[in-house]
Amino acid sequence: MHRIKGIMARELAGHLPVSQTVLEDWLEIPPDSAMGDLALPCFRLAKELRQSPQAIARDIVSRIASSDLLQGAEAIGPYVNMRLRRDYACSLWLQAIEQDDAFFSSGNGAGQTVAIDLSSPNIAKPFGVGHLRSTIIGTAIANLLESDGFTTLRINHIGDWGTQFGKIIVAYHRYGDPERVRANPIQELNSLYVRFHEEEKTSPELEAQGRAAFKRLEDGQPDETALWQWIVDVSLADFNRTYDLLGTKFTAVLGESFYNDKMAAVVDELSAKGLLMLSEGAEVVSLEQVDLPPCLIRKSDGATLYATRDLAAALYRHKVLGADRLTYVVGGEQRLHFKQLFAVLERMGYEFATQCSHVAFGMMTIGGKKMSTRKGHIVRLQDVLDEAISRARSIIAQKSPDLTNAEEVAKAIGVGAVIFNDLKTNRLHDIEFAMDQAVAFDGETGPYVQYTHARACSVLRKAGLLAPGESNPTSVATWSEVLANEWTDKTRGVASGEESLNNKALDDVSTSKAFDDATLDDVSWELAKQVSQFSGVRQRASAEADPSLIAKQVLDICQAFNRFYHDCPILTSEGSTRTLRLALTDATRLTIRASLQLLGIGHPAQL
RNA sequence: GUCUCAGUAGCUCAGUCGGAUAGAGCAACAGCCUUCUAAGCUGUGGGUCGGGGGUUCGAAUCCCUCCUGAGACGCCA
Repeated sequence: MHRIKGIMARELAGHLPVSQTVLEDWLEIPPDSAMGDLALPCFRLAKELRQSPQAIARDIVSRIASSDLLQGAEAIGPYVNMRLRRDYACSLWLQAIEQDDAFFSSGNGAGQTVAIDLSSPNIAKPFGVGHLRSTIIGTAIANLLESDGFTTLRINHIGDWGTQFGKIIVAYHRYGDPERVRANPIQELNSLYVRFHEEEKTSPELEAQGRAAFKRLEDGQPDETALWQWIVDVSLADFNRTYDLLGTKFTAVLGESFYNDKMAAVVDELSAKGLLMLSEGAEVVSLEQVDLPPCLIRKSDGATLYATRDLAAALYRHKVLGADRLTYVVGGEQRLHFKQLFAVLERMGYEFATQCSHVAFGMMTIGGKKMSTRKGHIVRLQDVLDEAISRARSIIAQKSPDLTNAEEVAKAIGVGAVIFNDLKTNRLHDIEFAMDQAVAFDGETGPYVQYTHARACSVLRKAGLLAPGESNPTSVATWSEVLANEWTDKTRGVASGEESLNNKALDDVSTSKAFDDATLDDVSWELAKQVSQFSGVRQRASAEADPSLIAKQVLDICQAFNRFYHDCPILTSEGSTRTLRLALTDATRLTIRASLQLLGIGHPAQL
């Protein structure tokens, strides 16, 4: 309902003792489109007007009966149900889409920089489907923020430091085979780690050995450092293959080890600000005043902890990288940690602490259990992607044997299926991983959306508006001009500015034969309305850091388009009907395209 | 034990800043390809919105309580 809601609210505000903004908030879309396009429930007006909601509704209907915006309004009980002038709304929307008149983007975040912490896998461990969530949710949120004008810093905070590296080093020395590790680094290193943990149960002295090895690494002993560096390198090389496939891009890849030399300064600063206190031999920052447990800064043996490291990282992002806001896309199990982290920043006197947020998400489980790298109880993302791509490949071979870039498309579809499956459900609850569901192509899936996009491209291609293999980022024809020519210039004048709304111009439009209900039949109109919702949904998705809103909206758009495609012949229709249907097809294509881009999914022009 | 999050159709989930008859997809069954891509479209069946109280014109939505599941709760990250 791009802009229309606001215009209608302004008109209603002229008749009621309520502001335009409030009315815009009250206006809703009726549950059944047979009831109308917009509805105003009148319950909340009853008190102030001292009338029954039903009477108020009847009164409002009589006042707006002659509205330029409406073809009709009726009171059904306490609701005012309004039927929009389809020609007016549709022209407005098509023009907005063509000119990106705040339809696909905004400037809300202009001049601001936000750092997004995403993905953050652990070195020497497999990149599981659990890490997928952070990577793709984080990417989608970054895309959304960019569409709002923010500058984004996408930061991959790699887990490359900690006592477990001592264990891996010991394990490598005990049973590692350099050749085998080189051939298959992650899997081999992880199985060494798993084996170490099993042996640790019967040989407790191993733990001390691990700690000692990590101490040598911290002290910069050349042997341990070289081995660690090698492990980091081979792991990153492996992760990068997955990132390439997913299309994930980072502004910076900064491991935990990057902050080793920045820890002392943090401790000093805390100390200088008088925030550190001794407790049970450790140094902590008390957070009693905000009702949180204390934040551990330094262990009793003097070593720092991950909270210290995260503080160093937060300050680095703010001071050095220039981030005004920090967003952490990390699993919900770390809620408390981030609350503490932000609270400490606040106590340190940093105003940007209020601009920090933790975007939490549920765990990915298998058989109802948490995935565990230690037990080797994990699904490798690479395996899931491979499976999805291979299924896509065989469907393409069967349905589109002539496709020239079949392999490229298979990748886009397979990866798109996996990403969309995760993004459409961005709730906090845990996700039970099921291969068949993750790589499904039917129903509410990524491939369904991609298929619909390709269908729209195909129509436009056959109309001579798109070149083979292409899906242009902008309108492929200047629809508003075409429409204006066919629907008289007055339509255009009205559509381009709500200020120019007046009865005369609209009367002229309504007498124009080029545009009537037969042209904008129910199915076409339903599609137009769904497409028009995109701008509002995009805004909300960005503000709430919730990509699933985009996924759900694009599914509704696809469903409306596929019905339209089925019921309304496009290429074989004539005159203004054909023009309008092509315009709707192009608007749909652009909106699906933008949605897929925001979600970080490919949009092939042909499947 | 304390705190946080979740509980909606057989399955996976929307709807949760209170609004009209609680919606999709999958699975099942029945239809639709001489016509723009059938990865599609149409239809049928399927519900104590975890239980119980309360708040009001109105509750899946807000409050209280109980049940169930998951997670967090100081020297791991």
